[in-house]
Amino acid sequence: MATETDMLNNETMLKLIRVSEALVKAGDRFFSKYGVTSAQYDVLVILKYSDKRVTQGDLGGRRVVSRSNITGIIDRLEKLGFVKREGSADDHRVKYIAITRRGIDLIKKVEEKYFDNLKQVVWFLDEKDKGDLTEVISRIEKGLRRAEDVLL
Amino acid sequence: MATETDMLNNETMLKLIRVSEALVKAGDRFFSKYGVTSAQYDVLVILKYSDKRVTQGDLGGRRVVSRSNITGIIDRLEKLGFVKREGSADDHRVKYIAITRRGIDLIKKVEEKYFDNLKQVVWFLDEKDKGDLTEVISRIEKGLRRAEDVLL
DNA sequence: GCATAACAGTTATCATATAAACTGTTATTA
DNA sequence: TAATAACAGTTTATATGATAACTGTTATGC
Repeated sequence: MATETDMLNNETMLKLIRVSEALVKAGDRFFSKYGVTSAQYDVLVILKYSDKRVTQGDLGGRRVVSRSNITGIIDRLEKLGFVKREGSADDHRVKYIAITRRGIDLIKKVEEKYFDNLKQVVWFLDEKDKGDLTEVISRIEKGLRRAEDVLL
Repeated sequence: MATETDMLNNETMLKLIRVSEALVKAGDRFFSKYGVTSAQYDVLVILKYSDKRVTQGDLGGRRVVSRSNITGIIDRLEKLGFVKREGSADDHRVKYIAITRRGIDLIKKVEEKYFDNLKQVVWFLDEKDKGDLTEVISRIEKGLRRAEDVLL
């Protein structure tokens, strides 16, 4: 039988998941005004602020995106003209992904408005709240590793 | 230009999203051992613990799932034999979704192990942590409504 | 040096999400 | 009541996720 504590645990974690989904959806709506998705924008930001050349494998490593899905995301970004694939001379398996002028322009156009909106979202949190939240999240991550076998 | 605070806001919200994604993934792995997905299991739980008959529209309203997605989820649950669609006599547009014996058995088999795993995940949180987390999440929800126009 | 491993990326399939167009049913209203 | 609105569910298109099988390339090890 599910105890009181079980129900509280469940509600707390579900609440966390729901607000995260709402954040992601809000992000999707925001970015769609500029013709890209969150996943695509994430990739563009990584490309713009990386000091080294970036392969598809690198992108897969940073996000929680697997190699196979990166292929599709890069396909669409390339079709939109925001990135270019460039083969490596050293290793013919590797493809470097380069952001184009157009991609950089997009980020410039989006970035300020993005941070403005973010400010609204955390409007009711002070610095301490943010710190505490990060702390609790870290402990949930630790718990997740503890569960290992798996849950949700 | 992005300020220090902008970066902190961004990292905090990204961290929240990442841990939520990890929770969902852990859940997917867990439920896949029983042949269902998280979304499918969520629907089964709603059906089992609802005291009224449930339409597809009801399911769409409770979760963040749109009507079009519910169609597919019910299709697959029906194919697995966990639910049945039943037309309404009053309103021929409506279809009631009923959980089957098999669906109930599945929940019985899964539930205990699910709450056990959940206990591991929140192992490093006490009651106060859970309350504080819920509080902060509520304030983020309030901020999201404030942003309205939209972000992430 | 050749067989085998590991690796990078692509392709396929499936589940889920959004959005928009469509079908049929019920409610409204002129 | 006939025309129109609103509603419930389906379908289709596109994007993203997870896996797994596959191709071609590079690295290892005997």
